[in-house]
Amino acid sequence: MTTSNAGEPGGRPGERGDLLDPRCPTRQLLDRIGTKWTSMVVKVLAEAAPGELRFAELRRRVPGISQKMLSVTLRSLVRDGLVARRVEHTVPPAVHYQVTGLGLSLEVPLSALRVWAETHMAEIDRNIQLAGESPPKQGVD
Amino acid sequence: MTTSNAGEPGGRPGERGDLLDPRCPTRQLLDRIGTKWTSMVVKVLAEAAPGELRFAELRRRVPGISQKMLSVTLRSLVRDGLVARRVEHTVPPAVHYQVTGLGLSLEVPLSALRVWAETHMAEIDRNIQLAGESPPKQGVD
DNA sequence: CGGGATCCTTCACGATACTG
DNA sequence: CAGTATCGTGAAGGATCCCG
Repeated sequence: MTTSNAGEPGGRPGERGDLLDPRCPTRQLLDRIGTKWTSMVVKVLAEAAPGELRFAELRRRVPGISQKMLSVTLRSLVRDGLVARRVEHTVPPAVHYQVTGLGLSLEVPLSALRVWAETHMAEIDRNIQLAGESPPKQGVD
Repeated sequence: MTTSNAGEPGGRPGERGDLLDPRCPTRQLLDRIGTKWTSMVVKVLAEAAPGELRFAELRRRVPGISQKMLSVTLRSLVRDGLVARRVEHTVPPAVHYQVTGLGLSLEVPLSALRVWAETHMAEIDRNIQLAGESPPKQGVD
């Protein structure tokens, strides 16, 4: 996020503000999976792989997502080549989404991150509680 | 980010929309490492482990970060228990930061993500270029 | 030296409305 | 059905000032 100079028409790296290290691939990746829905959409599509999912079905499987955000998220995923989009020009139209090989490869480290999260987030939560209840003072008795 | 329902006064889960799944540990984790500097600070501290780094030194090793964001990032890392903070009450004071075991354990999946990023971001960049130059239509005419 | 408080800008995201 | 366009909000993050 906040790396909004991605769509520069001329591609002028280091012109004025240059964020800091916009070429750092890790930051670019985190900017993507850091957005609220990306990782979940990738996950759902990866679980359905190699099958396809339609827009509405996808929306059903990502509870809470708005059609706007699903649309935006899918568009950027397609743009990045992590997801493939197939349109059936019927009436009404049917659009199918499928994770690509690239997207599937991302699922590997991503799911490692999920495992870590499920393993350790409870501990983090506990740390936060402790930090909130007993300020650096020593007297919890 | 934007998972701001953490401090709900009434705590009404499943009222109508319920946000989505604020208890999902993966999202909580992504909300953290998705913030611009967290992963980089963790990385720098992990590389220095088991050694400590002082505020200024840390700032020097994270090019582009402001003291505010370094401060904010460190505070949340300390709160989460990923980083330990040691204060020397001298004049002037000296504060030392050190990654904890929990923080180091996060470095594992995090570095896997970095490897993926460095391996595949170039491909993603290429996909983006292609998407921008030749829209799905065939007739740019 | 380390870092809190404040101001300001940018952007992610939600809700709603409209189109093909 | 599958989107796009628009508006409003809250939060991230940069710059600056000040304090112990």
